[in-house]
Amino acid sequence: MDELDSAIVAHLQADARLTNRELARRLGVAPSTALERVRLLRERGVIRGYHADIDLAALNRPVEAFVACRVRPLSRAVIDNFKAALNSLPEVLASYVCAGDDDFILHVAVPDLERLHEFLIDRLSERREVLGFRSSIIFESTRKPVFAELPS
Amino acid sequence: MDELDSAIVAHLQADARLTNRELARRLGVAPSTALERVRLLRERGVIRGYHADIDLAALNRPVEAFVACRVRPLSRAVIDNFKAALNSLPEVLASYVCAGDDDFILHVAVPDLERLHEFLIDRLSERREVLGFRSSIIFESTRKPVFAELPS
DNA sequence: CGTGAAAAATACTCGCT
DNA sequence: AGCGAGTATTTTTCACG
Repeated sequence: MDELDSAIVAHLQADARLTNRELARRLGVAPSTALERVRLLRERGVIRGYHADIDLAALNRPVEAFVACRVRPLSRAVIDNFKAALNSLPEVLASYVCAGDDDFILHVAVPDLERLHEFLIDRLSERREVLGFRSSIIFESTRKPVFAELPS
Repeated sequence: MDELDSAIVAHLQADARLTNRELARRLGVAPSTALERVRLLRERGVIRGYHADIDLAALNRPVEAFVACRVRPLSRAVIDNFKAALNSLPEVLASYVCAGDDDFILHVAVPDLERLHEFLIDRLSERREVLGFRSSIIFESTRKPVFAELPS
């Protein structure tokens, strides 16, 4: 990870569909150089993939929330089972296994509040391992690209 | 948003660098058709952009956490000011303005636990509008593509 | 490692249905 | 809207510094 790699990562994070030619031009290197660097970054797993960023409202899911759950017993089997069950639900965008007040944090997106309530009551509360949960409706969200390494 | 649009969104969410040719092949339409559809989806804001998914550990930031904050007074001015200040910090990946027990939820990534502590003490606690906060260290995270619309 | 140039693949345009 | 053929760009390979 030298400066050239960091610059590539920064550019592709901002726009994953940059042509290799344009990327090379911005970096001030030959297209073949940029191409090879990007190939290596993918191979090393630094670049994990490329994803389109979709407007959730356009997919009829304008309501987002975090749902933090307490789960017991907190065994490997229960965690994996719970995680798999949740990720198969269409309402769930992402799930996080955590240490702290909450064992799981779910990021969900639904068409409306009624559907959120339904999810909490019918999907989450139903599960025996769920001791309790707490929801936070998201009003605004800001995601930032991770431009550079933090100094160590 | 007909089925063709949904399929395009699904494919580009999974791999934003699909060639238009391959996309068209998978959809069973002509390349020019796919190209025009994608153009319209971007124009309508359904596709907001394309981003490379980067391994945070490779950028020297293997430790992730959610930090949920209570902020007072919860006025527009304080919210906007707090939000702007946080988003300018390199540790912060994303920030969410919420309703619920927490007013703000921050997604942070740092090189190690020491740096997390430092962030909490020096950056967050320092601020007068912060009444309190609660951190959850993330052990595992799973992000899912949003494949289809939920039925209304 | 990086380069430049050639070959292969792809994007994009446009007249037509 | 969707299509297909033609043209312009781009990607990708590779022999060389």
